[in-house]
Amino acid sequence: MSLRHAVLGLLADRTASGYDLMRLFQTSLANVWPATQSQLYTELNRLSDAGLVTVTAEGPRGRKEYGITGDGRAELRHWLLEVEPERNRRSDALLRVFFLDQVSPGQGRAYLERERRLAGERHRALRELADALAGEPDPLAVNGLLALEWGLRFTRMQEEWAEWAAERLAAAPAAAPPPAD
Amino acid sequence: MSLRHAVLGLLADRTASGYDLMRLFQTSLANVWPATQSQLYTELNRLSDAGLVTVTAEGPRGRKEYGITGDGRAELRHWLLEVEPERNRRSDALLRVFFLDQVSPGQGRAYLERERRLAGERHRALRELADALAGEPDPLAVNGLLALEWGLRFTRMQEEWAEWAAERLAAAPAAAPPPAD
DNA sequence: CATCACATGTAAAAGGTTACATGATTCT
DNA sequence: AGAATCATGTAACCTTTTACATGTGATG
Repeated sequence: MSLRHAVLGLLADRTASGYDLMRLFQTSLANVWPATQSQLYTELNRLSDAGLVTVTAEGPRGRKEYGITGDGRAELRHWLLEVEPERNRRSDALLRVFFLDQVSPGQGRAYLERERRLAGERHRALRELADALAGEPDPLAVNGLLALEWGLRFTRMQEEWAEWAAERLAAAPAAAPPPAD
Repeated sequence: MSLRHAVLGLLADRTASGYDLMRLFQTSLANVWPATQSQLYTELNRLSDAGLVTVTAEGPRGRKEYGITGDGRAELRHWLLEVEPERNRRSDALLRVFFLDQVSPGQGRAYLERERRLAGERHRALRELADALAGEPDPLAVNGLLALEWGLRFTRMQEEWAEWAAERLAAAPAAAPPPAD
């Protein structure tokens, strides 16, 4: 249940409406914890019921601005320091690798080559984002840069791995003859 | 809906019961696509209803051995080659990094140090697994080694990143003074 | 006056986790 | 005889995704 903590984390530094949070998610947390609009509004109401946030102001168009409460801050710190992160990572891109012997070697290499290319593109997109963010004094941006560096290293690693794996496939032909092309 | 394809992929090389698949998941796909016992049995019945697998033999204790059908193989190949992998990765470990300014610099560094250590441990565990698997001629093991190499590179990268990030935190004190320790 | 941005919600469906529930066979 | 392993299933709950649904305020 990390969406809850992502919202608390954002509200720890600012008050914000559901709509504001939606944009904050899109621009900062999207790569790490995506959330949909409908999820956010639901979660805000739940957090409010639980007393972890409160409506601090109301504005035009039914706008409700939320702020974190003392209980909310305590819950955030508890989660940050005492809850063990889940380290399960599902990857359907990597799952496909397990079954690459089901297609021809050429198709397998094409799959890996595509992965390599996309990782490279993603790397360059993150690089641009990092450059744009470099000057920002906002603590979210400062910490976001740590996460972005993770992304840069991750995409680089993936690019290199995909290249390695494609070569490996080329070197070692499939053990069992795969169905024809 | 990749669980379905994980099952098809495993059945493409062998017939297996739900129980067999459960163990195959634990020993091979666990790090890439975990599945629970209850999920597997439900999915096998769904796949069977959809005509992608069939019961090829029945054994003691109600054992049902499943095999992939032509339709199943077609679906597997379609998924492998024509369905774009989801590249959304949620990481609540990385999400915490965004909010590390909410705790003291010492606590922040401790968090990253812990991440570094755990990545190292995980790396060594994967290394052992890779060594154990190195001789296996089973195609699942051959492809599994490609995925394992990904894991080795990933954990190595994470270790290095966490070390870098901890140093970074030490160098640049928090912009806003965090709540006391 | 029209369009865009702001603003909030509900509902249904799918996927995943945890717990419950039961029983047969094999091994020591 | 008892324990471990084999073996299959259902139910409740939670999270996430997608779609539906509605309305206001500002800008050109």
